[in-house]
Amino acid sequence: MEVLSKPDGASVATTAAPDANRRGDIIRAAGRLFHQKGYNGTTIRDIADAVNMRSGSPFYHFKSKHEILFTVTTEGIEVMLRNLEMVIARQQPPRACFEACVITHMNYLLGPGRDFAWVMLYESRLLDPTERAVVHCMSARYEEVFSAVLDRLVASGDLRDASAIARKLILGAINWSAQWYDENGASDPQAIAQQLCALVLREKN
Amino acid sequence: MEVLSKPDGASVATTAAPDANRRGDIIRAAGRLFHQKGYNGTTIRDIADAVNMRSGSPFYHFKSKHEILFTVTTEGIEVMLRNLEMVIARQQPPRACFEACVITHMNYLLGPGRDFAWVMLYESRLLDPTERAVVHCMSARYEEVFSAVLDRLVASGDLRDASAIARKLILGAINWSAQWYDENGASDPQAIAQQLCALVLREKN
DNA sequence: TTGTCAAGCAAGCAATTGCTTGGTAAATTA
DNA sequence: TAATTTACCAAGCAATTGCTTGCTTGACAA
Repeated sequence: MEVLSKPDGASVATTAAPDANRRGDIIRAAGRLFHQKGYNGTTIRDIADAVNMRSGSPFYHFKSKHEILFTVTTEGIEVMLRNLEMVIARQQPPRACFEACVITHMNYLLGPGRDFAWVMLYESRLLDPTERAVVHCMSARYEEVFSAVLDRLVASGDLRDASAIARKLILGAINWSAQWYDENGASDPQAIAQQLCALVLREKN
Repeated sequence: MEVLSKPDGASVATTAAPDANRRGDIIRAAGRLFHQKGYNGTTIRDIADAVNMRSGSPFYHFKSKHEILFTVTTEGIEVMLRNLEMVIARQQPPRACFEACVITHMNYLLGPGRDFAWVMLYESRLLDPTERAVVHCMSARYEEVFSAVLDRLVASGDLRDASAIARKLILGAINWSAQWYDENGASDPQAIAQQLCALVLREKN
């Protein structure tokens, strides 16, 4: 038996992972790389390198590169939707509810979920139609829930218009922040969220 | 002379272009394809096909694929900046000036400049640092000019806040419209622009 | 001890990629 | 008419791509 033989120095420790979740490592690394260089600009070898694997090994966990993109994308939108629903469950008055929604959205978008959210917003269009339909369905659900929050704002007189276009414009201002936000900059996600509220909401009496 | 000989069916008319500007054809086709499939998802062969060339021919007009991206990008931002300055030269009162700026911006972003603007907004980050610096410089100039428009709005009492963040949020709402605008949909760029004005400006009188 | 399994490696294949080269027909200029 | 230039093609090269295959290793179970 060749148990002790090491044919060459390249054979590294196979049990390098104390934490068992290598699949999670892959989607986190993929998220970061897709964010940095785009889906098509990132190779399987990039991802494998980032988690100290050889280029064929990710295919043990995912059946294709596309499936990695799909997993990263849905991870992003799922967390956002869950967060939103948790905030709404608090049953605050309209204005406070809206502010909390925006803060939560931005905290994830600019914080721990940066990569996932980015990939969802900007790379999911590269999925094939079937997969994209799933993602689209989930973001439609997000918008639907968000829409109800806006409706209550109109009812309470804090917002003039909750039409589909107004909704898209507000969500646009929020989502675009991922483009310019600088985590070393002066303002944090919460401050930006509050600025947005001040921009679109009526002045408090 | 072999004027009339056609050695094989593949030899197509070499002088197929009545309009001489094949370079322009390439950047328009590249813009469209970069918009559809992203920079890295588009091959030189895709671009060449779109303008009825063979895969090596675009390199007669551009020294690299990167240079095509750079050209498409700067085309986008240059036009937008020129448009903005033309609007401002009209010297309208603050509110009318702002509305005109937004309408002009959106008319280009969602109309004839769709592809160029999109590439500028979403693909220019794939340029190398030197080229990206040029693009960044031009968009900074755009924001600077736009900022002056916002300052006048604050002075006239039509806007509460013209801070850097407020500016980014407003421009974000505008630019994000490229993501969801449907040219077959109910509302046109001008209507969307007016909705945005209604959203961020104080009510008249 | 023996067998099974999760996890990953080493090697490489077929296709695709950006780009180069040498040539050529037509238009333009001298 | 002769020389040059413009614009392009045909062919292909070297590198990279996503992915497959057969095998190894350590952990655990019977």
